[in-house]
Amino acid sequence: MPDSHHLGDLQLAIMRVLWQHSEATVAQVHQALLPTRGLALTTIATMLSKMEKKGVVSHRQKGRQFIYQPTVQEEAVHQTMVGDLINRLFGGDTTALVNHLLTDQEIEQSELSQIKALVAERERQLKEPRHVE
Amino acid sequence: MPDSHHLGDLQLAIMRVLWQHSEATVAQVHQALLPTRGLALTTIATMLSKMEKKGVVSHRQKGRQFIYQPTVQEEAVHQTMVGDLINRLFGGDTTALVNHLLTDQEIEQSELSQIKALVAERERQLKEPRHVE
DNA sequence: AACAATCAACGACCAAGGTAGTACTATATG
DNA sequence: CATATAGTACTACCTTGGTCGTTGATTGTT
Repeated sequence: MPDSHHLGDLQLAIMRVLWQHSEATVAQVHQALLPTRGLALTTIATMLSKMEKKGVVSHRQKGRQFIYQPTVQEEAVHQTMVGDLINRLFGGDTTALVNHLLTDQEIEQSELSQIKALVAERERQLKEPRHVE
Repeated sequence: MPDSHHLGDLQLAIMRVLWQHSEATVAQVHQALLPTRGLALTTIATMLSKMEKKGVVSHRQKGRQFIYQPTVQEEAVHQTMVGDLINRLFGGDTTALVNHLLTDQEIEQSELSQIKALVAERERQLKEPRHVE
């Protein structure tokens, strides 16, 4: 099995910092997350090393400090996590999720037209395979 | 805070059985899950009682055995879990999830037209509030 | 050189999800 | 009535995510 990047809440938050900055030291990640969560620096450090063991980040050394980099793309994580949810909640039926989004998740008219536009655009893309890849 | 029904994988699988059957004994749940996961009956029983303590199911007794019932609607669980994912992965932006679904999650043409139909239908519903409820 | 500040390393805990064996009890069976 | 069966209760583990404190080393400052 390739990899199923299953990230927890804090892990995701850390990854988001890393994705945004391409790379960051422990202190930088800590700084970035200070406002929202008030965590100790060691908490970030511990989590980061757990995440490295798991293979979703890597680090290189620069002087005293470790500089962490994501080793998985944001899209890949989204894909596995959304895919997981679709499997667990909707038996793998993606359209069932869309349906849920449309009916049970409160959606406003503005969002609905946005979605309509997205669908139209995607349709156009699929219709014109010459521009694919 | 009302309740944030955060269910694990097995818990979800059990709930699905309960939702389908409206209610079920431990043995019935076990039977239903036997093919996919090969779990011991006590595992199901333990999980069920943990879930009851958590408030997502309740049981009544009939002779020796417990008959479990879901106490939360499937839609409610979907809503909190999907909502959670949207917050964690897309910063609360539902359309961002739809966009991801359309582009990164492999979608076929047939599904795309299905989705288009869903959007159209939903649009119609929102346009005609007299038929609501 | 002594001391303060900065880092990573390690170990400790806790909660939740998941998994199951053993014990105990009540019922059905020969 | 003795026993096998069915079912729950209880206890015990393991893993993962999350949260830190303490320690020890390195570097920068008087």
